[in-house]
Amino acid sequence: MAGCGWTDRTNSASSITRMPPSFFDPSAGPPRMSDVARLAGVSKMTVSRVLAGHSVAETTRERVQQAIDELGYVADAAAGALSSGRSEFVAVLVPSLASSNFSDTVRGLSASLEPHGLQLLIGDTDYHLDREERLVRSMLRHQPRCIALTGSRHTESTRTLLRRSGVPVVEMWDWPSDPIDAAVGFSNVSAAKEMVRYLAHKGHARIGFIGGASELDRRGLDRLKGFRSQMKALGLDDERIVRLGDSPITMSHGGPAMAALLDTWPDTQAVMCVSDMSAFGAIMECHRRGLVVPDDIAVAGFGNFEVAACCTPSITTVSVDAYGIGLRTGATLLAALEAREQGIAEPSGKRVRVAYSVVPRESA
Amino acid sequence: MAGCGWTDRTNSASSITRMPPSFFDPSAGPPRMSDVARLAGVSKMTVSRVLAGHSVAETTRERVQQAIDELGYVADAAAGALSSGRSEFVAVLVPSLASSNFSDTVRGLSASLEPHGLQLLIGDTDYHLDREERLVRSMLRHQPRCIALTGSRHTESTRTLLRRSGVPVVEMWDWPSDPIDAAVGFSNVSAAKEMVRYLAHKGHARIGFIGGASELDRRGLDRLKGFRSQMKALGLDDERIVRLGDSPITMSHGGPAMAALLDTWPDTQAVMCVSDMSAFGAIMECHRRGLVVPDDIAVAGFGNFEVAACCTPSITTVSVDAYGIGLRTGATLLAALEAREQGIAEPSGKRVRVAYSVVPRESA
DNA sequence: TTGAAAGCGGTACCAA
DNA sequence: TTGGTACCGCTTTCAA
Repeated sequence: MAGCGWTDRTNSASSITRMPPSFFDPSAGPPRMSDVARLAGVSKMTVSRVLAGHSVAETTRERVQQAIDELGYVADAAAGALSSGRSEFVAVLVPSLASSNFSDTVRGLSASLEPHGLQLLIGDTDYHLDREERLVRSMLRHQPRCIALTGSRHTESTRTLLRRSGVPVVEMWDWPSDPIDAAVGFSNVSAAKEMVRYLAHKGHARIGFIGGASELDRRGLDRLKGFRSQMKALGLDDERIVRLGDSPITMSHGGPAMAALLDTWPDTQAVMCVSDMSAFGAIMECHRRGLVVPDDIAVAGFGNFEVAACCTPSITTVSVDAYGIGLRTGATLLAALEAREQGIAEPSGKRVRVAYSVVPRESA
Repeated sequence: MAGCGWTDRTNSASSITRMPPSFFDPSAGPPRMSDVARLAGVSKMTVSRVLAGHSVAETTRERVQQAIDELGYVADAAAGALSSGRSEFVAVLVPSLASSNFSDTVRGLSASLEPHGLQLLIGDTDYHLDREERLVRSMLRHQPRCIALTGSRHTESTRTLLRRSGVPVVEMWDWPSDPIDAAVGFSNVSAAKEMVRYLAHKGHARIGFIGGASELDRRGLDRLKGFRSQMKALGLDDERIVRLGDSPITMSHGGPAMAALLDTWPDTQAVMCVSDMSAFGAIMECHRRGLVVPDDIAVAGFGNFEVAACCTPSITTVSVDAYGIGLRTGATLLAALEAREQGIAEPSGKRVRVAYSVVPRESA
């Protein structure tokens, strides 16, 4: 790339006489709107109008467009944002981009926001609230139009930052009783309860749970909470719980966790796992031990990841529309922006419920 | 959030008398550097210096910091970028965020660039070159400091845009003979050849290949190319190739593809799959047919995804350091920026080789 | 339909 | 060590 770019243009660059506009002058940095204007023989404002799609005489528009193409002009978004007082950024924070659940949500957000010219600023919190706080602070510097967060647990500073920013906020993947602003998601507690009822309905009584050991994955903890609560409600409260590995636990933790569970409680009839990933690892461990799933032991997952549908036996799971959470979050943010545009004070506390359902498959 | 933000401040907002600085005036929008300066009793420049970490008297610095904290001041990145002529963005384009390979690369990039205060602008091309072009155009508007792309195939317009932008570019995940600027990756052709040699060395002669049907996944096509070429070199060129499903094919395509392959060439001894995802699906299909892997048929994957290590049988694959590609790309970009800073014309065409290796496991 | 001038919120530069 | 001034490149506003 060396030699093919423009040389630096510092603030002190003198406005020396430029080459004729049709000849590209490599010493002057990338073309600016004024260059386009000069070449087209119009004012900057007319160029700006053409770019914004405002009304301009057709012949003028054509001339300007030609100049833009000839120079390869790309408008500077920072200057536009500064001048107009509005950026085109939307900040998104997810616990992990590696999880297909969250990457699907990001895709959904992107799909709904991109057509409106909005650009995602994606941050990966790695499940740490203090990292989330740092990212929020860093993203606020770019004056995002709105912010989407994952979960409803945040540091007090994060909440303060968000509140002060005055920007619409959506919390995703949870069902907070007291959202910062709006929320799009569902109750992981309730979803887990439903899975317990399903397993009990299938005739299982001695049901175990496999999840992560750390407190970082709040949604995982909520699922455990739902499990405990529903087991108690059904009078099945002898606790067979294995918590192993940093949350969120993945395929590789499922095996050891299942091993630990079977070693401690060999007569377990069914196991509910915090995710399909751990369920898959658990099933593989059963295979290695010569246990047949679901005949010898039933295993259920959560999330309806691709592996759940493809593996043999296919995995009974809770299906969640991760992409849909992204789409709905996008729609919610757009509505908030629209309302703001109109000067309408949209009510805070709006919650959008996303459906989930137990998907019966072979494994349980 | 309604009611907790500041009201809009338009460009025409009059500079009405403000409330005493210690009282926060909600009618004036978020605090600006001048507000901080006034509260601290210094000039804007001093505030700017404190923020940039330049030398300022200790007592002054403390006063300024106090004012910043009191007002909850967050500097506007767009204004800073405009003024200094340098943004803190790095653009990254990957074919898909859903693939753990690419999300790992993004994590690596993030890890190496974030400590330098750089912010990733992530784009998902969905494997389409025209979408890549659109994204490049959109990202260039934010004046990124540098750009990381995936692969070495791009539209002519993309190349022109990049060249004109004058920004350092790194192409990842490939080994182009003529990179736009720099490249970090490896040859998928060579890697596939090595896997063929491994399978042949294991005593297999009738080896099949499973890949996607579309032309979008260039790296997948390169692997097929390597397969063909090495098979021919070994004199094993009866072609058992199944191409099925949109690239990149996933777990769910592996099964049907394996079925098709076995139906057409029942005496196949080994199958090389374009990725671990398809290999996993293929193995599941073998299970369903009562075929034992690897005794009845060997199956190999590519990429060393987590599922390859966890599934039974564990999957023989080609391991690639996806996270490392991100780290090295970050380092390469930083070096390019550094060189530029020093006014050194770094040579174009730098290529950083990332190692890969066949990982023998149970499946082949 | 178009243009001129002002200014968005910072930073570079030079002077004090 | 600090402050004043002139911008960065664009959009807003208002006048022509």
